[in-house]
Amino acid sequence: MTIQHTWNQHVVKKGNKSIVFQYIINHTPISRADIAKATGLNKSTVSSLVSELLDENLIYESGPGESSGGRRPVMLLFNELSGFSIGIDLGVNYLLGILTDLSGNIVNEEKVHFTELPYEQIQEELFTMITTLIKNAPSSTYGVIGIGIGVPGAVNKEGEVLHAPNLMWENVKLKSIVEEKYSIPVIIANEANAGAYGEKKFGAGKDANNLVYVSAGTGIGAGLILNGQLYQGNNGFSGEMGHMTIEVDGPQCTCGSNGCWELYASEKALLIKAALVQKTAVSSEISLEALLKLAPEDPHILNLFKEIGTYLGVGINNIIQTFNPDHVIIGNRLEAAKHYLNNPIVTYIKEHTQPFHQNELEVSFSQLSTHSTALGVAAFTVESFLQIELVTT
Amino acid sequence: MTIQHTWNQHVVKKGNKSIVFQYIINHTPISRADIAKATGLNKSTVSSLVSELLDENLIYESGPGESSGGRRPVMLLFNELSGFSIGIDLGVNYLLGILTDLSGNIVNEEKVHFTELPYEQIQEELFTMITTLIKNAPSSTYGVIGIGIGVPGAVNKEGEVLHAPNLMWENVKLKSIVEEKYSIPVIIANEANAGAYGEKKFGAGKDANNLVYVSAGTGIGAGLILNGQLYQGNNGFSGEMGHMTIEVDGPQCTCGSNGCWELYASEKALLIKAALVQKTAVSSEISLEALLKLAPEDPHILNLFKEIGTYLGVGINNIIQTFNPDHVIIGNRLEAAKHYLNNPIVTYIKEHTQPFHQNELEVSFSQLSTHSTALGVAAFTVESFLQIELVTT
DNA sequence: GAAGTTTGTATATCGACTAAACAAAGATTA
DNA sequence: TAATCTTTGTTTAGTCGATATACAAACTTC
Repeated sequence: MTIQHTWNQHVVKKGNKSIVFQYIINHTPISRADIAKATGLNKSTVSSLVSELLDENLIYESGPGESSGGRRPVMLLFNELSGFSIGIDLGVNYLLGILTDLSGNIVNEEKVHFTELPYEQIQEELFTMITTLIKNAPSSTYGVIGIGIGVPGAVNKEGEVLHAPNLMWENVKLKSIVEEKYSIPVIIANEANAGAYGEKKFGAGKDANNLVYVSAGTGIGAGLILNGQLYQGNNGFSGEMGHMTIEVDGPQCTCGSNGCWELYASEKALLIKAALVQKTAVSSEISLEALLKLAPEDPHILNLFKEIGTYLGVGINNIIQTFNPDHVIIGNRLEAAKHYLNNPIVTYIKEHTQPFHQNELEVSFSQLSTHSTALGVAAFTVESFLQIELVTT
Repeated sequence: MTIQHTWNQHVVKKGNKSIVFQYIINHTPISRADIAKATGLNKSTVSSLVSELLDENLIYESGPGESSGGRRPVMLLFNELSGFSIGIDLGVNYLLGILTDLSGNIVNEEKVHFTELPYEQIQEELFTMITTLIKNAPSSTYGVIGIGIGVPGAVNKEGEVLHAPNLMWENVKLKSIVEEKYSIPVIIANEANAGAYGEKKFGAGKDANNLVYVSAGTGIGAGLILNGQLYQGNNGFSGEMGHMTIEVDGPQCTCGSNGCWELYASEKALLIKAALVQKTAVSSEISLEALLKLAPEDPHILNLFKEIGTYLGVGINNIIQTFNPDHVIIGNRLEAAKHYLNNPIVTYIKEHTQPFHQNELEVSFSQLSTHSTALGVAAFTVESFLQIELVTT
């Protein structure tokens, strides 16, 4: 065992520079003096680090701010337009791409729908989209700093999609494929993990430290942010909570087990149940959008949503027992049905989860709606860029 | 938001000293030169840090080692006898206390059994035990460096036992109570968390990075080590997996929910089922130990164990889906029945968990048997002592 | 307009690590 | 057995980054 990295002055500088930079990002605009007070670093240390950040164009100075009884401060601002990031949500039957600045503000957006495309054609759609987004990026110091792609399946550290059953992908080396084409750093992430991160950074979970993002779409996955950082498991397969057993003797699932949660509480479950109610086969006639339109007038459909909501509650109760999180966020497709789902979920938890678990717990729906994953994965990319930028300079 | 701690030379030194110290602990005996090679630190840096550790009596020099073609090295050894730690497993009807050296070697052990004692009397037993253990500690540089107590319930960061249903405790400020009496640092931890840590440090999970310890006793709790560190949730209530629903319409549990895992797979479930089989009430006649003796000759009882094992498999499958761990360890009371439980558990998982999850996964029983918790909590205490020791000197 | 405040920079010093030289102690070889 | 090579560990000089202090600039208050 040779040890990874030792502690030296270089690490100290990098750490302090990162602290200063993060503080500017979170408190823009701010003066050098205030940074020194807040961080406990010496004024001259802050000055020297700030001058480096200025040289790198990551921040800039604006005119003098308000005096607080003495010389007026020079305000420092995060230069969020010094680079742009691409975030792509690769869904089972759609592709959503966004271009964001370094603060995660969306400056451009593209969307494509399709059905059951083979891998090669999805790749083509993906390339078209990325090329368009790159073209649309305003000119800036660093240009497009990276591409992030969220995928509904397990991803390992090398950016290989190991297993994506709903796409029918196995072992696709997506990172190297995209990186080779564009020569820009690429990050591949699980869709639920990215969604969790998106909600933590920009959405409903901003001050959550232990957050579980329930991605309820065709199947159910969970993104886990524990102790403030993403948890991905041993091989990137964590959060496969759709295949958690909630009924030992329940019907068989495609995964080979019985009574899996997603058989009761996913969009797919909803559609199958709706087809049963309407005594037809599942078809394009029956979709989440159609059901949402019909619900206000059809008590049977209303009841369906209630049932799905209750079962969502069952699984969320299990999540709470397991993680004791401060925030559970329900996102992806079923977020659109929040008005019907919220009540049964909340009721189930109130009646089944011990009171001490419910203290300081918030269960809510995604604030970013369909954009959680794309935003999350774009933010991953930004994060990675800024870290590298701080180290190598 | 004022920032916690900035980076300065002091932090660097502390970090490097810790690296050197840890390397000595894990590779004792070792020379200065080898430490420098392995860590990448300069020889002189190592020398200076080592001389401090020598002054603090945390390590010592032995006679010269084998030459590798030049001057013979001076070997450095971890002085594991420079202090002693107390670890106590406070169970529902027993108290197990151990005295360990800084390496976790047990040098003294005490055990008491009781039934349904009120808090005051348990406290008395606890004090008696601690006093005895302190008396039995050999004299050393640092003496008894701390007391760790593992409790079957939720514990917050202030060492308060918030909720321990099986003990019928609520809001017991155990840390301050014990600290006041002995004036030694006290650490209170959840029993399953401590067990997880014990197994990671000394037992079956030595090189596991994502480890779930299933504490199967009267109830079921789980200790979670994720990304190499303990996860405790928002208020210390994580790992209450005994109350995960595995049968939506199952019987009611004391927690208020239905079909909780521990209704099917705990020691308590076993005893209740055994009483049903034998058509008597649950009594002191029926105990895990008694059933283990009867099993080889009674196929009904053998079958009971098989049933419990299968249900353990159900919950463990859920754990695997959720965490994608590299190791699941089953411990506490039911570990004693491993010969009967192992097969049904393994079979259930083989048949219900997707193959990709089973790669690089090990499911096994506790190696430390009944000592996981006590050893874990003693190790917490040592860890905390060594950290403080390195900082303040 | 004088005195006090606040901001940001410049200078001197400290503390920790590294590199290089060196001394001590052994192995190797002629 | 002596000369040379190796390895270990210490000493010395130098570098880098942070801090403390002094100071200049710009503004407020009285």
